[in-house]
Amino acid sequence: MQQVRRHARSDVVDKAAQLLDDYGIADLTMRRLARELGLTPGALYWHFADKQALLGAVADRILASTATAQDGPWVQRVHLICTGLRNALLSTTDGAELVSASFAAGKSELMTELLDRLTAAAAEAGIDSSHADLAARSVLYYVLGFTADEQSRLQWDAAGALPETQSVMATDPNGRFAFGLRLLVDGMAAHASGSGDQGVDPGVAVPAP
Amino acid sequence: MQQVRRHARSDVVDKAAQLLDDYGIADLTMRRLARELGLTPGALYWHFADKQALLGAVADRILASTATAQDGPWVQRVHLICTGLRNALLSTTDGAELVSASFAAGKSELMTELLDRLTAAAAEAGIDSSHADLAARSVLYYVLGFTADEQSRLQWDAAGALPETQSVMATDPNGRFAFGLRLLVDGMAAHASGSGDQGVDPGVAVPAP
DNA sequence: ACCTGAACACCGTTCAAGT
DNA sequence: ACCTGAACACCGTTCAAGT
Repeated sequence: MQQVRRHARSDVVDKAAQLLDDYGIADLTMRRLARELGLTPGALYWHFADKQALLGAVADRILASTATAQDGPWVQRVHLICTGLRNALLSTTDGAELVSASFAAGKSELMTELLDRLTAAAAEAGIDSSHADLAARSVLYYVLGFTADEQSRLQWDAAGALPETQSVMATDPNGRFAFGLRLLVDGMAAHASGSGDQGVDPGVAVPAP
Repeated sequence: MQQVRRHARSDVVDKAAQLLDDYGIADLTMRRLARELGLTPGALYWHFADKQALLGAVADRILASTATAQDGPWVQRVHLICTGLRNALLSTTDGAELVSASFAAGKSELMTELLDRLTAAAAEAGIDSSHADLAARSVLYYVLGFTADEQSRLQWDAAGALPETQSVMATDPNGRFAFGLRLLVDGMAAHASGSGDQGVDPGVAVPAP
């Protein structure tokens, strides 16, 4: 029995994602989205509670393509998750900014999943469970911060300025991204406590103030 | 010769900072700010090119209180800069969000200064100059991400919810902040290449908070 | 189940003209 | 030097009512 289904939730997200990629986050407004769908603005509020919820759904669409490998050594898993995340963010206009905002607002389920997988990796690295979540968050702060920066520069000089690139990100962004990530990963390895990883700073314990 | 001076630039920034602290970033609008100053909205555009410029000035006001110590070992300087930054961000409503946005937009001079000082510290740690800037940025991404998160949780349960705190940040935020920071600092120490600083000793005096 | 119409309460920015 | 008046081109959200 085929229903009439004038618009499904997924149609709305599709169009929103297209709008984002074509015109950027500043032009992804509820009114414009409604217009583009041939709807009245109020109609969107039947599909989504508010704009944040819509943006969260768009964020999860952007992240849907990220890989899901669960095996292998923790260092490799962290690198896979992070490069996959970065690629997803770079794949659409203002992707990093949108996902950052949705993550900060707690509106992206897939970011929460990524956080869980990174937390598991941190635990496997030997970081005790009270701190593994924090290590995972630090990694996400880095990836989101780095990529938002990178993307804004990319989009800025794609739109005209900076002919002879001497910008900080200009040369070898992949290498730079990997370097910063290695900073975190090495820190995590250094702080591993349980798993026979001695020789590294006996004073790992956080001094309670 | 006292001029008439109906409003100086600094008066506008003062009132904007007050509005931010009293009502949050969402209510810091050009129109509301003008109304509160007894001005017409257009008047603000004599003082500032646009809203971003005004927000940048507010960001720099928030950061004005941060310490400026330039001596001591690099690990200590990094800790001092970062805890000073975090305290400044926490000192006013939505401080982390506002400063993050201004930093991302390149509109905060004082954040650029902080970046330079962290870059110098990274260089002193033995990281070669092509990567020192990136290490410094990573530290800032962490501090901004951590503190924005912390602050939104603080403000959320200050405003009602989460009576029995089992939130991730609930227990010992200072310790958690220091732990994440140490992750980066240890990573930096591990990556030091040039300066005869082998075998690195991550236990170099992280002063208790 | 999905949407319209219409309203409410706002935004940032520009710019000729005034004092 | 600093500001007004007035306009331009928008926002997000709600909700009774319609099909």
